[in-house]
Amino acid sequence: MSHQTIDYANLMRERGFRVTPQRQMILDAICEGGGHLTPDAIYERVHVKAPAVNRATVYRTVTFLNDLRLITEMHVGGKTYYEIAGHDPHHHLICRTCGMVEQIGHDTVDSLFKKIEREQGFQVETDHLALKGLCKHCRVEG
Amino acid sequence: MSHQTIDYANLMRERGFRVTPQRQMILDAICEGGGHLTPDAIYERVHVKAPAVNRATVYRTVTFLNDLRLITEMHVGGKTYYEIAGHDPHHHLICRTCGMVEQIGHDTVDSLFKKIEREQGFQVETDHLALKGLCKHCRVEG
DNA sequence: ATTACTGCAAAGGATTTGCATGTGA
DNA sequence: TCACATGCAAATCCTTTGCAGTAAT
Repeated sequence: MSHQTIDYANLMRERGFRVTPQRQMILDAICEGGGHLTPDAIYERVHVKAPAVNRATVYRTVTFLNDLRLITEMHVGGKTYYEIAGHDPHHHLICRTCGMVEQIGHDTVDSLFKKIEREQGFQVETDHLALKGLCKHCRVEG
Repeated sequence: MSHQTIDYANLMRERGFRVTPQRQMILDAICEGGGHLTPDAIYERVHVKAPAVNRATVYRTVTFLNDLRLITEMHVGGKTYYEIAGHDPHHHLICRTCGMVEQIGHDTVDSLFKKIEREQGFQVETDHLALKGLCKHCRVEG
């Protein structure tokens, strides 16, 4: 029942959709999950608090929330993840050793997109980049 | 029976693996496919010439060839693709309207990776980027 | 009172695996 | 010959769907 959740609730109702406990719990789970969560991870989180909630509902809800742009779908390494939308657009650096996920702002990446547009005439629409590599720590220790 | 195939064959044998017609056909299919192919697309190509080849063999073989670094596995939009490795490292621009795939050299992207390394201390190892958007043509016509 | 949403169970698609057979070295 | 590779079919994993019941508005 955070402020955010209430905003989301109004947003749903305004558009003619219903606010259900399941949708709230799934949204909360994605919020609390912090980074990016798979449908299965979302299900597990919700399942702890409400064992009755079905996997199918999780899948239907993430699609629903993604359509409403309340969450963002992303694909990394062939898997699907979701995270809360509305933050500043950003991208992820994922360390292959420790698994840590860093965020970088869109502005860091944007100059590349602009260059591609300038040089190739191709308008990049990718809204999320996930780059794998070695983080500061693991470079030294590895 | 291209020169490349012969090289690949020797490379496999040197490492103690066997060169089978299936492996040659699958490698040929990926070569001829040009860009990036899904396991299913590879299967279809092989199936035309050799209907007996099984899907399981395609899956086992792409894993095998990827382990040997003869082909490269990549993930775009949650799907898995393979392409011949060994070319200059490059990246893909994929048009969401016409599906066209453009290649861009690694140098275009490298300055971004260097900037991330400089600013975040994160050493990017991602060897393949796939950026979706609108190509020159579709921007005008759309 | 509607009718959107959910749970359930079954279907679907993609990929993996166990096992007997076949085949390259 | 003999271990490795393949074909086949079944299993597994992830996701979607039809339908009847439930609940938000």
